This record gives sequence, C-alpha cells and structure tokens, in this order.
Amino acid sequence: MRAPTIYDLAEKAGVSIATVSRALNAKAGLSAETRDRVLAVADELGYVPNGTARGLSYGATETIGVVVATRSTNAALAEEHESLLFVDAVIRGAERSAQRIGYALLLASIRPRSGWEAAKRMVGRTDGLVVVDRAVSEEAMAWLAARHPVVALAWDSPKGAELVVRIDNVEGTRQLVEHLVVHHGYREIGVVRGPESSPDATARWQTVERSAAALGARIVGTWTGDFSAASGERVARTIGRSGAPLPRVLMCMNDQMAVGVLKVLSAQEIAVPQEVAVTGFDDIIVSRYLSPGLTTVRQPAEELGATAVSSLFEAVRGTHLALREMVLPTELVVRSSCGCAPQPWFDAPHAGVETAGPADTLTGGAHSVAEAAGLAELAG
Amino acid sequence: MRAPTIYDLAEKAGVSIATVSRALNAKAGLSAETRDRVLAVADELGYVPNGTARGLSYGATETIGVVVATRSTNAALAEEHESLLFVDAVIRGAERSAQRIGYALLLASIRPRSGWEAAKRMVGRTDGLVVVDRAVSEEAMAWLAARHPVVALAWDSPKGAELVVRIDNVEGTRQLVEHLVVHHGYREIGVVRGPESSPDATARWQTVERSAAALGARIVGTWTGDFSAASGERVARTIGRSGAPLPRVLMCMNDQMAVGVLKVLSAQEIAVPQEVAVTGFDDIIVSRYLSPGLTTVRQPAEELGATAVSSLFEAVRGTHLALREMVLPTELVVRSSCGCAPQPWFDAPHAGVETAGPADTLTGGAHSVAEAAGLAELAG
DNA sequence: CCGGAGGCCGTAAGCGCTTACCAGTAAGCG
DNA sequence: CGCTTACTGGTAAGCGCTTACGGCCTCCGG
Repeated sequence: MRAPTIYDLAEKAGVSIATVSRALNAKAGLSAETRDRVLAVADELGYVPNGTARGLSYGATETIGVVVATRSTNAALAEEHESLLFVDAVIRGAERSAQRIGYALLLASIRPRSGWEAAKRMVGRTDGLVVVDRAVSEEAMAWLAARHPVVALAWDSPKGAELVVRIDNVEGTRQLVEHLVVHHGYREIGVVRGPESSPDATARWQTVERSAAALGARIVGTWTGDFSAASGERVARTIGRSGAPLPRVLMCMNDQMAVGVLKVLSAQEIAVPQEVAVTGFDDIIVSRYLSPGLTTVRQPAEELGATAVSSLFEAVRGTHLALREMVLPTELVVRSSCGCAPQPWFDAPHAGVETAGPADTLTGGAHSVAEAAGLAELAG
Repeated sequence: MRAPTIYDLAEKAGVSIATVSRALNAKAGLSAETRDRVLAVADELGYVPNGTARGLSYGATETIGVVVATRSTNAALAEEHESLLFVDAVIRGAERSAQRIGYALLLASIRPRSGWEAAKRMVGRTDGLVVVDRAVSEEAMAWLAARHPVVALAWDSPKGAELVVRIDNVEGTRQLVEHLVVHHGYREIGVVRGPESSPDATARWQTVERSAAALGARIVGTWTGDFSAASGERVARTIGRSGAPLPRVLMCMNDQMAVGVLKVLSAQEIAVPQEVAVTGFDDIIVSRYLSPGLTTVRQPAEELGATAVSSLFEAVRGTHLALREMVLPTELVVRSSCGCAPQPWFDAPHAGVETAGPADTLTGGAHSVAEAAGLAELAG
C-alpha cells in the first residue's frame, strides 16, 4: 500500500501533476474550482507530500539542525553537568522558533570520543546548523562553517562561524553584585570560581572582581570548583575546616556548585542567608525548589535556541543581514538565599516574560502575533 | 559556490557517477584503487552527500520523528508539568538510540490549540514516528498510524497504534508500598492522588490500594491534586488545617506534588520523615536535591525513548516482528524522605545501570557492544 | 584458439516534486 | 469578425542520488 503521490491525485482529480502541485502550494493562476477539487481529492486520499522529493526539487530542506554535546550516556553523572538541562531548554526554544517559521528541527548529539560524523552528515540534510556550546572541535566548526550556514550558540567566537548567539555574563553578574552590596550591604564576598577552561566562568569571575571593587566590597576568599555540585560540596567543606570566619556571602559561579554548597551548609546547620548568603548563576530548574530558594542570574536558554534558529533563518533567506553576534540579556532572579523574603513558587519572578527578548526583533509582526497567542494560552 | 555533487566527484576522479556512488557506499564490485581515488577526491572537495536526494532515490529517509506536546510556551508554568522534563529525557534516549542505528531524529512539538499539522508533515519526512504521551488526539493518532509506522510512548493503547512502549506503574508502586509497610512498618497511609483523567495516576492509586490491603496497612485518607507542585501545596495545607492526626506516610502519585507537600511541611516545621514520611513517583531530577531527598519510583524516561526508536526500527526493517507492547520496569529509588538514611548525591543509587533494560533484548549483539562502550566511557 | 565466466564499471531510468515554458481558450478591442 | 490579452493548465526538464542492466576485458579450461 504505497503512499499516494501527486500522480495519484492528478489522475483522480483529472488534472496534471503541475496543477496538483500548484493547488497544494496555493500558487496563483488556478481557478478556485480546480484548486478545491484537487484539495478535496488530497484530503480524501490522506495525501502527505513527500518532504524528500519536495526538498530535492525545491532546493531547500526547510530543516535546521541542532548539534549538541552529550557528556555521558549515564544520567546520574550527566546531571552533574549544567549543560544537560541547558541544552534541553535550548532545544525547546529552537523547536518553538523553527515551528513558527515552518521549519523542522533535526537533532544530533555528539558523544565525547565519537567524532563529529553526525554533524557532518547534517550538512546534507539541513539548510543550516546550530552548534551548541562546544559540541564539536574548533577545526570541525571551521569545516562546517565553510560550507554551510552555521550559528554558534553560547560559544565565544569560534573561528569561521558567521553568527554567534550568546548571553551577557557581565551585566547579569554586575547586577547580582550590586544587589548584594548595595541592597543588602554585604561587604565581604567569597567566590566559588568555575574551571579555568570555561570562558563563562572567567567572564563572571572577572566581573565579580571589578564590580565588587567599584562598589567598595572586598573579595575575602576564592575557591575553585569544576561547575559540579560535588565540587561545591568539596569547597564548602574546605571552608568549614579552615576555621576562618565565613564571608558574608558566597557567590558561586554557577547554580550546580551553589547546590552543593547549600547542601553542606545545611548539614552543618549554618543558617542561610542569616549567617552566610549564597548565590548562583544560570537559574537551573532545581534552584527554585531549594530551601532557601537560590538567588541567581537567569540564563535565557530557550531564547538562545529560538534566537539562533531565527537568525539562521534570516541568514539563509538573506532578507537582511543578520547581526554577526547577538548577546542576550541575563536577568537577576532574586529568591531568598541572598537574604530577601521568600516568594511562593507559583508566583515565579519571571512569569510571563519568558518569550520576550531579541528574538522578537528579528521576525517582527508575525512573531508578535504568535507571542500574543502564546500568552492568551496561559489565560485559558 | 554550490556544494559538490557526485557529478563533480565523478568528473574529477575520471569515473562515472555510479562508480562514485558505489565507492561512497562501500558497495562490492569496485577495485580498491578506484575506490580510494574516489574517496580521496571526495575528501579533497569536502563532499557531503545530499541527504534529500539520497532519501528520494533510496526510498527511505533514515529519519525517525518524535512528536511531543508542549504544554505552554511559558517556562514558569511549564515547569509545573512533569511532562516537560520527562519529554526531554525521552528525546535524549531516542536520539541516542537513533544515532546507534545511523538514523537522524526529527523533532516536532504540538502546541495545545495549534492542531497537529506538524505531526502530519512528518509522515512525509520520516520512516516512522514516536508519539509521546498524548501529544495528538486519538483520531489524529489513528490517522497517522494508518499510513505510517507509529509507536505510542507512555500512552495506554491508543486506537490504531501498532506499537506501544510504556512503563510498569504497578510493579514500581507495589515495591514502594512494600518498602514503606514491610521495611519501615508504617501502617497508616495517606495518598495524594493525581487527576482522574490520567491513566498513570489511576494505575498507581489502584495499586497502592491493593498493595496496602494485601500487606495489612490502612489508607487513612486520600486527597486529590492535579500533578502540579502547587496542588501538592494546597493538599498539604488542607491536611494541616483539618486538625486530624497526620498519616504516618503521605504517598504522592508523582514527584511534583511531593515537592509541594514537602515545601509546606517544611514551612510548618513538621519533620520529614520523623513525623510524616513522604514519597513521590517519577524521580524527576529535582527529587534528589530536596532535603530530605525524596524516596520515589524511577521512570526510565531515556530508556522509553531509546526503546521506542529501536522497536520502530525493527518494525520498519521488518527483520522480526517487534512486540506489540513493551512495558519497561520501574525502579524503587530510596532516599531519606521515607525514613531511610541519607545518601550522598554523587553515589546515585542507580549509577551505571542507566542504559540497561529491555532495549538490549531488541537489538542483540551490536547493542550490547555499544553499551559496553558507553560504560567504558564513564571510566575514562 | 575459442567460448564462457567473472570482475569492473558505465548507461540510463527513475524516486516525487517544483517550475519555466508553452499552448489552448475565452474575453476584450477596434 | 479577426487579433490581442489574460487566464488556466499542461509538458517536460531537472533536483542529486541509487541501482538494474549490460558491455567490455581478462582469464581460464577445453
């Protein structure tokens, strides 16, 4: 039982395949009568166009590929990587954006030592690629970018990539420091740094240093973790054992480490935020469920995905040159680990503003309409 | 600058396009010399086969589609739906499995009131579809299944679907009740039920009822939530206000509600598990980060995705008839909210067993080898 | 020395669709 | 009433690839 083709429709409707194609694609130059007849037959036969043939003929796949890294096939360990959840959110945003422009999303994840064949193959199946974080090597990235539209997401300026979409580590961190120093009056800051190899970690740390200095606060100690919760635990224990007085606030350069820190402090019955305040960065989902809720800086992961796809679309269509680099704003998320009063969860601080941001400026009117529909949905 | 085609390779290598094709696909009947020459040219030109053309000619796309539901575009609300994280894990598993068999994964999410056009279109672009939960209506499902290989994932027996992959709610719940009653000796159980409309909620609740009766424990109260954390909070407050004595253990029919319950109990300074034990179901990521860690039943979300894809593959290839229905085992995850001693996070109870399960029985040898490689990766 | 058997590779058809080009028809005009 | 014009819809080419089929050449046995 072969799937019906336009030949079947043409025969049944008594027209040529060209007419069928025109009717299906709502092209001009067809009488309403003919169009309706063809459409009725299509409906009757349950016709679905063969995307492969369409793509070949049309010269475009209307598909965008997303390349992500898989840290490990083992969930228990993978959770230690913020990137896992981050990537899921990026994919969600990318899918949303793709659907809005009528594109499909093809997914490939690159395993640690498995080479980037999967990404290579996607070049022949998509109209463009979104490469997340550092899913492939610099050389691979250059190879891909040389022959396909590619946007690098959350990746600082890889060689060869035309388009880059990333977050503003600086402004978010600055706001957080300001909140701690100006609003809460904390003067003594301890910092749990991330790995040297991470540009994010470095950017955040440097900003903490500068902002603190500018606002008259002191960095009273720094410890280095590897972005994992376990490393946060280790740091917290080290601090405890040192016997030195606690800093007034411990700024962790990501949420995972903050989670580990909170865990140890809770076990040692050190009150947060009364004795020591704790902050993170990323706003992973877990953060709001901790007690106290973690004050952090939100990374707009979904927006990153959405923006990457829409700017790729612009680039492919060539309507107007997309910006080479797009920097999405981060957002201070105040919960109670910094010393502020707790909020109930369901009044999430950023409810309703989720889908705003630069993506809107790219696709203009249609986008806004879709957004409006999205918001209406919340009310219903 | 057009991408090179086999015509370009053929010309440059001085052979016909048929020979190029044979060389690229490692077909027999080619001299090693010719093959190497073609391959060298392909490499030099950075050739990537056009997947569209290949698919059209080959008669198969080597792509599998995954259809999921998007509850809302708003993250703050979406988090209230366990399905969001669940779906991410399913996708991850599906991708892993797809990659193993050399297939690509196409993603489509269906928005609440947006129709299922996206799923329909996938019929013409994939070799099979995985429909998660109840992403499309029963009628839509029947339509899809009538003309395309479809597997229903975590969906109780939709009309028309040839293949079903779901979890064993009964056994997991039974084990949990047994743990509470036999191991901890709890006799008085309160139950926070899920929505009537959810087959999962119903199956779990009925199993609690039966197992409790069989083991000589009493259900001393039931409350009904809607699977959201907020509804868990409401239930916990209701219980508090009632003034009645607390049950020894509160079994929540999913983790989200348990999270809400724990939040209220913590605010009211009721000790968990000393005064009342609490359990969940699903093992969402958040659960291990709560204090106390939530005792729950793990849903093998990744395995569901992986199994769905591999069984779809079997069905498409028709090598041997895949089972019509596959039921994956759930797993009791004991943390401290039931009264057991706390475990450190990084010794996750199920570390290393992540990828075992029925999926292995489907693809046999090759699968096992791949699995072994996956585990080796953890050591490295 | 000839016929047959393989090995190797080229020729060409065709996958299902889009679209440039052209043909036929009816309407409009002088 | 003949010719132009505007519509409508048909014809056919071609997107890049796979593969059935067949041809040529070499090698072998009789």
